[in-house]
This record gives sequence, structure tokens and C-alpha cells, in this order.
Amino acid sequence: MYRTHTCGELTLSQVNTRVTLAGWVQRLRKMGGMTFVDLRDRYGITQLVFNQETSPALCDEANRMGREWVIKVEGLVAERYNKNKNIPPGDIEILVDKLRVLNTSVTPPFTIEDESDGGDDLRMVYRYLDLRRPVVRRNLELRHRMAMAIRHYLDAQGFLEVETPVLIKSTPEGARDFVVPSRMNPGEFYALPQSPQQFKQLLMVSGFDRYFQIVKCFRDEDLRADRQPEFTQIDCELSFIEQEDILQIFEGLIKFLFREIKGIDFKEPFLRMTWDDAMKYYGSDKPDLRFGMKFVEIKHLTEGRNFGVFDQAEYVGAICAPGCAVYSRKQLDELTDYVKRPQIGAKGMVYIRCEQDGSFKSSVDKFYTQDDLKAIAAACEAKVGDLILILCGKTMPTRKALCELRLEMGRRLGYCDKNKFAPLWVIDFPMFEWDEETQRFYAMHHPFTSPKQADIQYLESDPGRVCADAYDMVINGVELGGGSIRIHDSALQHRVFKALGFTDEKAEYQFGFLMNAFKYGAPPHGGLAFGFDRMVSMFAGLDSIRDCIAFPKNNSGRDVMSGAPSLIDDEQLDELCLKINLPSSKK
RNA sequence: GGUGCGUUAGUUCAGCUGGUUAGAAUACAUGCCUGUCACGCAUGGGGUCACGGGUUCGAGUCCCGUACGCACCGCCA
Repeated sequence: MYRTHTCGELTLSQVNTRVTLAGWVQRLRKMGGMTFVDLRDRYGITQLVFNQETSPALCDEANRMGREWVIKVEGLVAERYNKNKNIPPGDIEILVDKLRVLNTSVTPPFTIEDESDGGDDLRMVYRYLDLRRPVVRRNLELRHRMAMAIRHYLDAQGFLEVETPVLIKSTPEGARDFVVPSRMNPGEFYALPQSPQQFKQLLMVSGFDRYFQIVKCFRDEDLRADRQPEFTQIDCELSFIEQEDILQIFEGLIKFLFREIKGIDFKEPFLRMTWDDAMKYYGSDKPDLRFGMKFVEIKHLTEGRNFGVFDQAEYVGAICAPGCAVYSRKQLDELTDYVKRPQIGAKGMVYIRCEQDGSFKSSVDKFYTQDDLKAIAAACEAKVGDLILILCGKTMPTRKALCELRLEMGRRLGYCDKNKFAPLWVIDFPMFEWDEETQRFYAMHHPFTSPKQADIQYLESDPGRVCADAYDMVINGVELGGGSIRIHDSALQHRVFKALGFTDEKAEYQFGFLMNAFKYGAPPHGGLAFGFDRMVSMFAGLDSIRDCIAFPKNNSGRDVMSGAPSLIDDEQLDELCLKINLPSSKK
């Protein structure tokens, strides 16, 4: 028997019991006459004691061990001489009388501790060692607990977990597909699913009513701290429901998780905001509502004062930063530089200080009187001591820039507390998005999303004004999930494909199987999917979803531990009838 | 595809205005130490300053390029 107990469970009540423990050597402290060993396993750290006086051979053997050796020990549980209040089993220690080395270890490249000395890159190369660190292990434990809680909740609501295929048909619409060559069908390819979208809709046609799946999805797009090429979704679909039912059920799921996992009780219903309002007041379809600083449009208050920059701008928007009138010239310049970075792209920034004496000081004093500035301050509901920041330009890009500025001010003012959660539903998304490059409309959500009943009439005449029964759940500026009511009527689906510029042939080739299925009595249905990695990293307070994924990819989509992706043999290529044809720049 | 930051000991980093033998901490090794728990003390080994080119009497340091890493923009129905 390798162990009778784990390294995290022994307490004073087991004193004088004989136990067997197994685990890794975390650290040795050789005191000369005695040696202390911290033994670590998944459950904790227990101190082992070896005494030169009572058992010299055993103590010598212990002294020969190194970090991360795997050992098995037997001995008596004893109350500690000096208790350690910082580590849970700090009251007791094991007086070892039997030691067996199960395996040795070379010196690890970084220390296996919460505060490791290893950098991100190195820890990824040795991810299996990184995962020994309690901080990383706890993230995976949290992930497990959340997955279990989700299954528990959805099962209780009558959802069935059904597995859908991973090798599926490629659909060029949307993100790039990862493709897999088919040996048995030379020249043809499977794709890995970006989501099980069509399959879950087919399950609704099959009458499965309520489906869910915690499922890997794949998108061949550039990575970010919150984006991996393979990621996990909580994918759900329901029949005979309306948008309101879905919002209720999944608001319930999120509330359940916060209660079960974090002990946070949201008593009020989640806020709901239309996409239009989100863009108007926060310049984003995923506003961070942990703090205010709503946008105020002040174009009408700035006109006719001969300030050309504002007069020529389509949009002039302001935010009010509380208590920031004390900002120095340097701090204001920093903010100006921030919004002028190419990523944000503002041309400049105008400020108005609301001084203690009730007067106003601005960077455009030349053009605006105190009364003008007062009117702007009033519109922004600015108080004495506040700072108003103004950007202008074309409406959408300026809103985006103002959004970045607002978030930056939120961070500077300490409003982005990781332990505060501000959930909301963003609803009434536009159905289509115009793409300048290809000169056509794209589905903002996906092409199976149902237009709002009242807007169906504009599908052909004015697609840009059609809103969809689509919704996103947003928490703290993170899009945690989203979904829609789907089209279940093939005639309507046809009209949407038309609006998207699909020919009948193209629609038939790409989605024929789904369209065909809809001819056989498709029930009204809808659903949504949550990004599970994002959800876990938010609950864990992490900066990157990588930290809650056991074996993540790096920024260039590489697994630096295994070396994937890699070249394959010529024989493998031949078998698949493939030839590598690198562009000259990559040779 | 683009922008920014970075790459120096096993590891994390410092290294000023270009100047003689490139440092610290930690890890590692050896020795001492009977109550440590980030033990302590002493000694020691350990460097292609990412790579290529340029400027210069002289480059870890300045310039250009490449590679790699991170963050971001584009992209992500």
C-alpha cells in the first residue's frame, strides 16, 4: 500500500497513529542533527522529521534526496514542537521510521512553488511541472467544480448532454476553420467545429427539447490572452421557447454558479441593455458596468464657436472622470498619448477641469466661454473637482476610442475590482453588419439567427435596420456568452441567405442538410453558448484563460511542450495526396 | 498583416552617457549546524550578453534586419 492518508488531511486528532504517506519532496531543511522534509501531494504539504540520533542511517538517506523526488514514508503522527500557523497541517509532523525512494528527479528548471521563479514561457515548456504548483492546480480544481455545478443545474432543468461530431463539414462563413484531410476521400477535408451550431439545431428537429454539451470548439484565428485556438463552450439549445425563457434559464445558471462557487447572491435580475444603448453610452457591445462614466454626446453644445475640430466632427462625446481635476499636465499628456496610439487612433483629446472655485479650465478656452463650458459640465453631470475628457470624429471610431479611454480611466481610478461583478444582458443586436472590404452584409451573430418579427419586412429593402433576437451575457466587459432565437422556417431562412448574398447553390452546398431537415417539422428553437474558459478565469480572477487550461497554446498557436504543430512524414503526405507549397517568404 | 515592449548565469533580473576582469538574488554543489518551516553560516562552480550585419579605436550598451516571447490592433459568423 502506497499510502493510508494524503498530505493534507492529518490533524492533531491522529497523533500517535501510524500512517503511510507518498508524494514529492518539496524542500529539505538539513539542520545537522536532524532533517525536515516538506512532503507534497495534491492535497497539501506535511512535514517529515528525520533524526540523526535515533536513526542515523535513515537520516543520511533523507539527506541524499533532492527536490521533486518521489518517496513513500511510514511513521507516527506527532504533535509539533513548534507549530506553523501558515500551513494547514502545521500542527503535526511525521516521525519517519521507514523511507522508500520511489523515484528520483533531476533538478527542475524552476521552483515548484506558488511564487515560482520561472517565467511564463519556461513554465509552458515544462507545463507538467507547472501544474504541480498549487496555484495552477487550484485553477483546474475550480474548473472541475464549475463543470460539475453546470451539469448539475442543467440536468435538473431537463437538459440532455449529447455529443456531436468533431469531424464535420467546413463552412467558410465566420472564423477560419481548422481542416483535417481525409485519407479515404483524397482531396477532401473535414473541418473541426467552430461550434456545434448546426448539429444542436438538428437535435431540436429530432425532438431533444433541451440539449447541452461542454464541448471543445476550434477557430483558426490569431490568439489573445482570452482566445485560444481550441477552447471550451457550454453549448445549449432549447425548443418551444422564446428569448425571455432563455434569458431566465441562463441567468439562473450564472446566478447558481456565483452562489455555489463564490458564495455571491445576485438578488436583482440582471440589467438588460439594447445594443444601441450599449454603443451609445459605452461605445462597446460588451460594456464594463463596474463603474459609470457613461458617454455624453455634446455635439450640440459645441457648435458655432468657430472651433473647427468639433464643428467638422460627426460626433463629439465626453466622459466625466470623478475627482480628476487635479490631473497634472503630464498626466493629461499621457492620456492624450494613450488615445493617440495607433491601436486607438484618436487625433487628440480635449479636457475641461472643474476647478474648486466653480470655474472651468479647458484646453479650448480660446473658443469656449465659461458659460459654454458650464453647459457641457452640466450635461456631463460633472461636479467640482471632476475632469471632463472629450473626443471627436466619425461616430463609430470615436465611440470606440472613448470606450478605451473610459476603461483606462476605470483602471487608473481603481474601479476594475476583480472581486466585483457587474453582469448584464446586451439584447437587440443588429442582424447584419456591412463589410466595406467585400461590399456585402455579414451576419453579426450567425446566419441562422432569427430577425425580430417586426423587422422581417425590411430584410430586402433595408437590411441594415433589421434587429435580431440575439443576446449576449456580459460581465465586467467580458463577453461570457451569447446566442439567439433561430430561424425554423425554410422560407425565412432563404430570405436571410439572400440578404447575405448567398446564391441558392451556395446555400444548398453549405447548409443544405440543415435546410432539408427544417422541411420535416422543425420546432421553434433557440439557444446560446458560454465561453467556459473565460468563465473559469473570471471566477478565478485570472488575467489569461491559459491559466485555467491544462495544456494551452502560446501566442503563435504552438504547444511549446510537445512541439505541435510539426512537419509530417512524406509518407503521411503521400497517403493524403497532399503537397506542401510554402510561399517564398516562409521558406 | 500591423503597433509596442522584451530577449544578459539553471531561473528571475540589474547593468547609467559606448571604455579595462559582466553583477545581484535565487537555484545547484561541498562543508558546518538538533526544532527548522523562504532555516542560518561559509566556500565553490556556473555566461556564444538570442542570431546576423553595421557604426566606432572600442558595442551587453547605439543603428538596421531576422528569430522567438508577451500585450494589443486587424481578425475572432
